[in-house]
Amino acid sequence: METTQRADQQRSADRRRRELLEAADRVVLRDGPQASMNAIAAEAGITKPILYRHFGDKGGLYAALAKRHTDALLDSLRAALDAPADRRERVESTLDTYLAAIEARPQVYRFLMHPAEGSPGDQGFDVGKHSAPLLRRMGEELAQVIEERLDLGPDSQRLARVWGHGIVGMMHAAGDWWLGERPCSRAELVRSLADLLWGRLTAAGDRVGGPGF
Amino acid sequence: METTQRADQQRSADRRRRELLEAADRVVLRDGPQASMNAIAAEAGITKPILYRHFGDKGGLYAALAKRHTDALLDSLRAALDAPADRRERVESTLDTYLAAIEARPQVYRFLMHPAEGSPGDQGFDVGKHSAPLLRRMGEELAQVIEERLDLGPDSQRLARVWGHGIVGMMHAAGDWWLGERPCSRAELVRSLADLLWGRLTAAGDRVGGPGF
DNA sequence: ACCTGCATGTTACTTGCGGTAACGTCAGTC
DNA sequence: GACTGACGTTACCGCAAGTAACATGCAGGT
Repeated sequence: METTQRADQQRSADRRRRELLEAADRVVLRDGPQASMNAIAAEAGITKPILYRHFGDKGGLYAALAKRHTDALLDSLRAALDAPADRRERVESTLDTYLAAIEARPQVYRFLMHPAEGSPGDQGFDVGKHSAPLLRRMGEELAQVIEERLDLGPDSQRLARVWGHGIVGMMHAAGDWWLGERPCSRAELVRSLADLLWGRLTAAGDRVGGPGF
Repeated sequence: METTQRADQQRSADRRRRELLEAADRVVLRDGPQASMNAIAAEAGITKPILYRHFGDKGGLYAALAKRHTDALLDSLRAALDAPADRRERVESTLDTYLAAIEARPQVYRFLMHPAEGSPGDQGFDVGKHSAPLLRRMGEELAQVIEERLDLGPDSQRLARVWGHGIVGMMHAAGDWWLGERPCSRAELVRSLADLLWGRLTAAGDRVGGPGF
């Protein structure tokens, strides 16, 4: 049975690939995003060329690894976004899901967001290829949800995309800052961000003594 | 006059330093953030060790270079933020200033935001040290302006800081995405972002056929 | 004049990483 | 038994960061 043989080989290769990815995961979690290919290979109990046969180059391995985490995170976010609750609650729950994730595994988060993108031969620096695919994917995803569910009048598509990326960026930057300084609890941060989206910035009155922001 | 001698030397060293920074600037603008120390030294007409004597290591040169641009950008932003106009106009003008800057010099922008942070010996990856100092500085600056000028009730300090970083992150992510895809004009982007801050997201009605976002 | 101190500059090296070439080895297939 | 093809290795290349160790030119004290 040739086909079964082939299928076995394929399955075996896939399993191997998953093992390698898990080893890479452990190393990245331990050493941060600058983990070397040598270190990853050693952790997996093999040597570099095998990694290269499986993933092409470091970027390929990064992409595969990032995809796993990104998919997982996006699944959680989608769940929060789709929960049966009112809008404010869903927004808060989505923010909280994201923040909980980056709080739980900051190394992974850092790897996804700041992927030490200095591969030699990385000429052609289109701005736009960078800034972590995770951000882009989250932005697009959120944009889609917004456009599907909200009535924004004409220009709804453009508005939704701008807002999707903008909100994701807000969440990301605030989360990054919060993770570094821990100036307040997660719940407080969530509330504050939701308040911002709810227009509390523009509703605030000017302070006495000067023109408002 | 020994003091004058010393002063001369100091001035000369400072001038040299500025020359080196300008050379580095040219190279970064041409080659992107992965510009090598060799290339920078060559552009400056000297060799590596001199760069290292002046800036310690690549991170030091990065820091010095980033500070120049960051200071310049922050000055423009402060000007927009302080202009005599109403709040909405000032917000739009600030957004536009930032976006115009990154549009005008995307290479510099990319260098500041994604500084190829892989210096060997960069152990100690505190999450929080990364994600470009520029973002942090802008966030803190904006937080200060917000807190100075807006009446946010109790918790005003925390709210202002969260919002400062959040808004900056929104601006950054949206700008990065926009720079990559150019889905609309700068003015449209500015309006859309200001609308988001103005609470239009939460004011929007649900689309027919499903619960709102 | 001469030595000292010091900044400026160089060449030549080490170290470490990404990536590759060339060579083994052990399944199953004709 | 020779052939294919995945899995694995050692040993290498190229390149960039960073570092000695050595040269040179210019003050200023003796």
